[in-house]
Amino acid sequence: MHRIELKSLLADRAVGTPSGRVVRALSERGALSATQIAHITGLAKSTVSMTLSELRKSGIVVEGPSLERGASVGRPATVLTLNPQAGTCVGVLIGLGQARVIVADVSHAIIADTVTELDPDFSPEQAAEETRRMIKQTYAEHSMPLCGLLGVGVAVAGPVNPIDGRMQRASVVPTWAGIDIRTVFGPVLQRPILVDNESNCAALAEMMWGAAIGYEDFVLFKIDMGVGGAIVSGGRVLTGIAGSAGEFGHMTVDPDGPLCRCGNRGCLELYASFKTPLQHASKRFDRPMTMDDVIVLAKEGDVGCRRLIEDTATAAGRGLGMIGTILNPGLIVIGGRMALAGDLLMTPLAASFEKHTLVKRSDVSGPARTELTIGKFTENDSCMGAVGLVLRHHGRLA
Amino acid sequence: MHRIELKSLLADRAVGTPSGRVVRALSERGALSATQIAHITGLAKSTVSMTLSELRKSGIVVEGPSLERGASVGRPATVLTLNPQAGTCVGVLIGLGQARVIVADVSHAIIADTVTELDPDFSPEQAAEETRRMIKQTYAEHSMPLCGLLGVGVAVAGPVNPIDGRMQRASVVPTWAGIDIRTVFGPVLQRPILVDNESNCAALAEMMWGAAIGYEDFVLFKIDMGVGGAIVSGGRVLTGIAGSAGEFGHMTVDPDGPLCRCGNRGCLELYASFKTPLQHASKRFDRPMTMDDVIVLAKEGDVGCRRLIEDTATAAGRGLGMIGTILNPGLIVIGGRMALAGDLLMTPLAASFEKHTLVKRSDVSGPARTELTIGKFTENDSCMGAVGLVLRHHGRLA
DNA sequence: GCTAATAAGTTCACCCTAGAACAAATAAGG
DNA sequence: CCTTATTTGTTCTAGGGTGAACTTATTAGC
Repeated sequence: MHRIELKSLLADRAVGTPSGRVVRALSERGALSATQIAHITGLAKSTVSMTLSELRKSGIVVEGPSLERGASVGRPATVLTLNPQAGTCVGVLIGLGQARVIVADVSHAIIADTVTELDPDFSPEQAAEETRRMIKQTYAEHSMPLCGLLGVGVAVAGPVNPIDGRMQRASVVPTWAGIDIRTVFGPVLQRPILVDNESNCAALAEMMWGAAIGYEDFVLFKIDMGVGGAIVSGGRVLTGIAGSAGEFGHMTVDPDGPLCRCGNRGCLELYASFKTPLQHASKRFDRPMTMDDVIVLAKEGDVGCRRLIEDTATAAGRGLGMIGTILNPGLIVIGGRMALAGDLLMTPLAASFEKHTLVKRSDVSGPARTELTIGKFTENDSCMGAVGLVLRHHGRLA
Repeated sequence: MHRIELKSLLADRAVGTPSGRVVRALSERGALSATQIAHITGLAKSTVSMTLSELRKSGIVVEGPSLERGASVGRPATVLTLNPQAGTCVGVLIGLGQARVIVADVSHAIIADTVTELDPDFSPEQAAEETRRMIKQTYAEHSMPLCGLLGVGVAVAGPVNPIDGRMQRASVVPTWAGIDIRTVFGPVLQRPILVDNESNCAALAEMMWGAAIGYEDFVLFKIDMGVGGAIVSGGRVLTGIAGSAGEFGHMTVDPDGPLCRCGNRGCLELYASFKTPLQHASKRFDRPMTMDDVIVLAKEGDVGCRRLIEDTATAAGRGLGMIGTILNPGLIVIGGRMALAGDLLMTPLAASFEKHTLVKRSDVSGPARTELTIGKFTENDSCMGAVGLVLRHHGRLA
């Protein structure tokens, strides 16, 4: 029997076949037992068994590290993953003046994580070229074959249409507006390119490996130097018709408020991000302060810094309250570096959310309540999510 | 061969079988050709052909009225529907001081539409009893067998959890809070009960028969004496963890604004509903005015009435702008009786939406734009949607 | 009015999936 | 230490869905 190629099993035409479905499930989830695969794919366990024995014979599926004993009776499950040598994926984050590249294999093992500084106003072509360089170097350093690279996921700051890869206005670098990421990166990287918004990628990371595992419906709310987020419905990250779904930072809070970089007035981002508080802190301490500085000082008991965090939380909670009213999600994950403040942020945030949202905690019983939790990822969420784009959406790969 | 029962094909256990999938598709869509069924169910057309010939033999599926010639080449499709005599469904709207009952058969033909006034503060038990009476009477008048009734869909004003049927606070009649609709109506009607919010039902109606046919993702925004709405994502009406998703009327517009009946301050409903304008109009004309009166006068050129509509539209547009920013839907359907104002409403509404939303029309090309349109249903939308609940969700029927 | 093009619907043999029965591997309990 | 309960994973056959080829029904064009 001639060798089965992983790529062909990830192609669109194999969507319906058992092999395709099993491989897809493993690619999306990482490590699974045969029973779990049967449950997820909806195939009978007999079919899964036969399919797996073939996939194991051809080396596409391997036995993974046996999971910690789950304290349950019955025969322990053998954990399976895709063969790490069968393929690799790259996640790229194109952010404010920096590019980040994470390399992982199809068994969900992270192989490398690199960050490079870029010119403040770099062009898309520069970004693509730099990405190519970083990928090439990383693969060389780990003596991995570049031909194993299945696809590249790109997370960009600002709205982007994942279908056509086109950037919207209001992106990090205004000159990127209208640029088609796929057209720019595709020819340079010579691989299928999957693009999505930074926050949407972060949500994907939380869903695949973070605080939202097992949730089909949740909201990610990101508080950092800006405010953003993502909406996950039915296990699907909502992109919106133009790719701008989840842009919580640009909800109008005060139509007569100050101008925002997006062109509207009084956006939530102007009140609930940590940009303005940082300016106040820098003035007060007479030196440039970072978000981490303020959080550390607040945890040490500095009342001024505590108040800055509280005020931000209160403003964010108002926006979050509206999101709760509109979407009534089962889970809200707080992301962004602001989440590092922990309870200092979450306590006033939860209070403000409760005040402004429609259904109060006391109105409903436990399972119908909206949970608020801190995300697992705060720093590399978007880039991990970009990896997830490839692992989840390779159906769209050529 | 013994007769196949429609009910058993609609049961959960038949979800996977071809017969079940074909019947389900027909029940959801009404009339379809064999090719369309194959496309929707994902089955091979050969399978559909064989399944249909069996279903036709057993009388569950019948040839429907041949659709108007579609001006396309090729053999014309034979249109199929479920046998109207195989089953009927009832949609009930429990609204402000009135109950409405619509009876339809499984071929999507409407058989009857009845409205009854109720006491302003009727109890759930009264509503259930009245519903039973109306259903019984209607079936008698049309000499239809009550045993053919497959299920009853109930649309209620105010948040309700469709899973457990429990009403939330902030419902029409405050005393209904915490009531389990399914438990109250179930024993009285002796049929499977499906419950959802009024607005969610309206969205279902627009999706199945109205302005949102073919859309998997859209938003319904309802402007009437209150403001409400629904979010449809991936063909699924979002209910939220507690059933309050889509409650656009209670987004906080001004945290220091007047108290709302929901207990919060400055809700959108206080500015964007037609309740306050109606009070102004009544004072101005010194007689009780209805929404229709104001719309008629506005269309005749009365500048005061025009302004009332414009101001409402402007306020609504601000809320809608936020919805556009957060969800970036491909389509927004404007429902509620306010939509009867037509362009008098839509022009300022679209302008206000455009002003407050993130992605402007000029930012993106046609297919990525958010369309704004008036709903097909304005009056009986919710009750029709309640019928749709039964036609779509009978998988959940016992 | 004939042919070509297009699309809908049907037939049938073959492969493949599902279900049941069985085998294997562990925890709990006396 | 053996039995029971529980869960995982494999084997095998029957039945059923699929795809290819074919038939039927219509429009468009010459």
